[in-house]
Amino acid sequence: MTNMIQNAKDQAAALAMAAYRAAVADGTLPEADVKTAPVEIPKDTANGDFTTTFALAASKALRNNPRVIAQTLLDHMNLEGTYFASAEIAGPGFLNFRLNDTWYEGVMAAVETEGEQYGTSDVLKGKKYMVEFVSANPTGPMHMGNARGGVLGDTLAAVLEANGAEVSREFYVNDAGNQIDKFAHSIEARYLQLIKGEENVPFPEDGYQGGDIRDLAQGYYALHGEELLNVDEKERQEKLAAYGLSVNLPKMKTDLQRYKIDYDTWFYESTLHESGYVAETVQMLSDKGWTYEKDGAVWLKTADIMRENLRKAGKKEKDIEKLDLKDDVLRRANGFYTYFAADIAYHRNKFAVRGFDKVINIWGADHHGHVARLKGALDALDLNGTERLDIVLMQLVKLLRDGEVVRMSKRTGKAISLSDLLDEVSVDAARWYFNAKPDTQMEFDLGLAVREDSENPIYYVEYAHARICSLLRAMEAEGVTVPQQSEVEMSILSGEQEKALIKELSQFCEEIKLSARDYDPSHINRYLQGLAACFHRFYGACRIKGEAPAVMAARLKLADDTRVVLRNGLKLIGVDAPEKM
RNA sequence: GCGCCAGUAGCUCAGCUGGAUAGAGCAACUGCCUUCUAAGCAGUGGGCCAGGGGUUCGAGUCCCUUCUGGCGUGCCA
Repeated sequence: MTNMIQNAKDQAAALAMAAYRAAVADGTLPEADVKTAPVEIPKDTANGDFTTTFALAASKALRNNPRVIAQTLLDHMNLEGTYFASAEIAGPGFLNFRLNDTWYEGVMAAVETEGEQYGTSDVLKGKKYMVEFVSANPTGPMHMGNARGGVLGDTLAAVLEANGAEVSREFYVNDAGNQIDKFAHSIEARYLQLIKGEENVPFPEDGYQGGDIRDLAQGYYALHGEELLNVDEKERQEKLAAYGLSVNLPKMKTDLQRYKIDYDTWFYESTLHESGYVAETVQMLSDKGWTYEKDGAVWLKTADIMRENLRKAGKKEKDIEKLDLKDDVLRRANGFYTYFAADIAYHRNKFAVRGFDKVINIWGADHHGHVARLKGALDALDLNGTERLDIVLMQLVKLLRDGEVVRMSKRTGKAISLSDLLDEVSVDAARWYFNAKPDTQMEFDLGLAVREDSENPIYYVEYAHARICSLLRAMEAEGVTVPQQSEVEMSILSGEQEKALIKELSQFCEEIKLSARDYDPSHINRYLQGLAACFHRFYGACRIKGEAPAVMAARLKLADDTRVVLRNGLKLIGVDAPEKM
């Protein structure tokens, strides 16, 4: 909960503002409308630990040279009792602050007292979030895109939790609609082929070709024989589809569990249809005047809704016209509801029935055409989808093996499934790699992920953790244990690498916040690499074993703090923190 | 055609609300293990931030435009 970076920023801003106020009071600077002092962290520590651009930003309003303003602020500033040892003017008018030991001690004390909680915040406290992810069709094995979405969704949920939100992980089971029909027809054909011979039963043109469908038919046949041969076609298809789902769904669950992914809820699309909730939702839209009938189908006035939203967002009329907005069918002429209608009902359920404040869906980028329409439909239901529903679009994964593309089409039957991947690559490696920025296309190289060398960043991070654990064991063998922070003499930790490491520890809090803000948990990966690098540098520069007791104690404490933060970070992204390597 | 996303070192990518000389890893090259894990460290080289305009004290970042790549634009899901 303690965020020393934020504390220092706040304090630097307060100091600058107080100085400005003082300068106004004694007439050195004119009164102007300046409310806050922006504080940043310079890239180069030669420019201080924190800096304010107040003088640059306010130079126009104060009608003064930035350097003069900065000097005036400095003259009116008192650093006593603050986190800062000094402040100085640099460049065009930056005011650079340098941290003192009080601040560094604050960071280490926070790690000690907060332990496993270190790095978390409560900025989202009291908020109910849902993250819906993977939601793969239960008609066949999951592919690489599902693996990426699974890791991303799970880690995003963890990151939101780390910011204090109450988070529910959900899998939407598409156990209704066309693809289930196709699934049923496909199994049926394979089943009948088993009995009558392959050449005597045609396979549906658009059926699922994969071997898994044959396995399902075989499985059913093994259990129930020819029982379904002479029953009504509809009953046969229903039973076979139900059987197929009863095999596939548990398999999906266990496959996802291999990735350390556990859901709070598996939500079945069929329940929305059976309870009449889909029909009710469409009726609500009709009652509000958002639908019309044409060619025997019920249509949603998507174009009108979206036009309205775009106008509100300030889009120009002529640009809206160019979009060629179209309406969508909710209920087909044959009486069946479309996937879109069910999806609207599903999301209405998320907000209106289950009361989530915020819902995040992880979708493949190929669904992006659906985003604005769904949000718009929820707006039409007065559920404010534009604000409360966030959709993270994830680019597809290109699977490579030693530089060559591995195809993963579901139809060819040669797909590499999500569980196949784990036979080649460790869970930790998969979780590490798939936890990447969602909107970039990703190449996943099977050759690289299994390499146990420096080309593989996961080992670099894990190695840092194992190295610290090993150090702690070695010290313990000599009877030296990690001291309390109160026993540490901060003045000892004054080396470049030691200070850099402590600052890096403080950065963890920021990264957790950024991950949640951007819906991009890969901030954590990059952070951990940086932290590991800081530790390795520290380790190379500062000996622990054999030093004077006070030095040994201080550095050992710092190493142990690093261990805690590495472990917290790895835990957040679902990767093990090994104690030995 | 229209829309969404992307284009930064040889490769994979960072770059937070515009800030100081654009960073990291890998790859290449040079050093460092009789002392806590060399799966490591230190160092060197490598860039018209896709191109062109604009906004301003200041642009990789904001606006316009062109080019390139991916995806979308179903009574599919």
